[in-house]
Amino acid sequence: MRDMHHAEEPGLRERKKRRTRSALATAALRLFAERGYEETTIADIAAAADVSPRTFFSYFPSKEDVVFAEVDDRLDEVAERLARRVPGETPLETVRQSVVDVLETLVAEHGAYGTVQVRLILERPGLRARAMQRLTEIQDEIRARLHELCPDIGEIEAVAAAGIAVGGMQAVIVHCREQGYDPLSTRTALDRALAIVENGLGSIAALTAPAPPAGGR
Amino acid sequence: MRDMHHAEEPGLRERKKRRTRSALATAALRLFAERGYEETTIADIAAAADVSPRTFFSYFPSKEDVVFAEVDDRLDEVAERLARRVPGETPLETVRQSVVDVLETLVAEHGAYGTVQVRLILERPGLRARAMQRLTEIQDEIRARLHELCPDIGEIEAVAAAGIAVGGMQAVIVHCREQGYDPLSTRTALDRALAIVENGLGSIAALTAPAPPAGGR
DNA sequence: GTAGATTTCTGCAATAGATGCAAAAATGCA
DNA sequence: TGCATTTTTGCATCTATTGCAGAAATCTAC
Repeated sequence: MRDMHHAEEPGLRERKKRRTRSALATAALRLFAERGYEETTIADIAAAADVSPRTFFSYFPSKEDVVFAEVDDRLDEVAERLARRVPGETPLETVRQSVVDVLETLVAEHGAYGTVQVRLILERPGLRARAMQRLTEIQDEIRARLHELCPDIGEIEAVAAAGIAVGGMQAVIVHCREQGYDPLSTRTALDRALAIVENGLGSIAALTAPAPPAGGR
Repeated sequence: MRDMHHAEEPGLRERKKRRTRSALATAALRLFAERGYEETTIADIAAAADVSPRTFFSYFPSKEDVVFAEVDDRLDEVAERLARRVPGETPLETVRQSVVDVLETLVAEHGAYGTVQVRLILERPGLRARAMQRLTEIQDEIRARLHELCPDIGEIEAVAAAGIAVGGMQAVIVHCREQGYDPLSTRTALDRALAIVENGLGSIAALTAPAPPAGGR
């Protein structure tokens, strides 16, 4: 509250906090990668970061959260980008861009431990669930954005649109990661999914075919 | 209630197990409703069901799971229905019916504690995450069903379709519950969402309008 | 009905995540 | 430097969860 004269002066206290937070996150990810998630205790992480175990919890509310430390930072960036209005773009375009942004961010290999995070999230049900939760938050942001972009849209339309977009993209992303798709193939798959999101399941020829004959062709 | 000792004789052991499982679930839900989730310990539940605390874990892998005991049973039924082929129906119809089935099951007020379960799931992040997980499993079942119904469909198409359908429906359901929609309104909303799933976001007029009337409110 | 095999229940101990609290240490400021 | 504020820490505690081994209940064959 005090001095705001020189805009950016982190101050020792603040700088130290960030360093500690980062140290905890880095140590945690490294240990998770080395010994595995379950096999790493809070005590281990704290020790590796040179703080008391108790301190861990003043930086992260739970062991799971530390996995998302970096991811969250990325998502914050995306949220900003999402907020920037792009005039001349149709709302649909904006949503499309937002979703792709978010998901590509999640798929991208970030730092040295980016891969570990994704692997952990896909493997540990608890972490996977946590990730889902984040996605839900994002979904709601997109819904809100839709309302901003076109106040005319109905409540349900906005909710459904956000859910459809995020749900479809998420499914494809997870599928691609699990199947070991390379980035290019993933991108292609995402585009296909996006097309379905925009044109509806009705646009999938196979789905509108009369009835499934027992034979193939 | 009558006993025909022909083919199916549950046997005392089996009957007792079911009774215990049910007692645990019922006691748990009752206590959750009375004192709240966090405020109820495993010991409390076990005591109320007249078994040792240790026994709780031989029936449910975790405290969270007991909330889904009943829900899971319902979902199993739905899974069966989902498996039943309905000849002469278009795959799209089948998916549509499946999703609606699943979700209406979840929205329906089951037993005396049905409301409590839904409230808990919506409130406790942990439980909500757990619910998401179940939904993911269902999503995968739908995807598998799609492959069965039309072997011609592409991998990505199936994944995306399942994700879109479930994602869209889930978003609307949650929204309706949170906003306190009555069953009828919820049903209407679901239908609207379903239409969007089938026809795509492109079918929402407001979304394809040129650009947000810049500045205007 | 009883003995022996099988399954379930229970008590006990231990691990680990999470939280509240108050003293100790670090940092900011006059 | 000395006081105010913030962070860190140690400690106690609670609770979920798991492994283990003996006790109790149920089932099967005789």
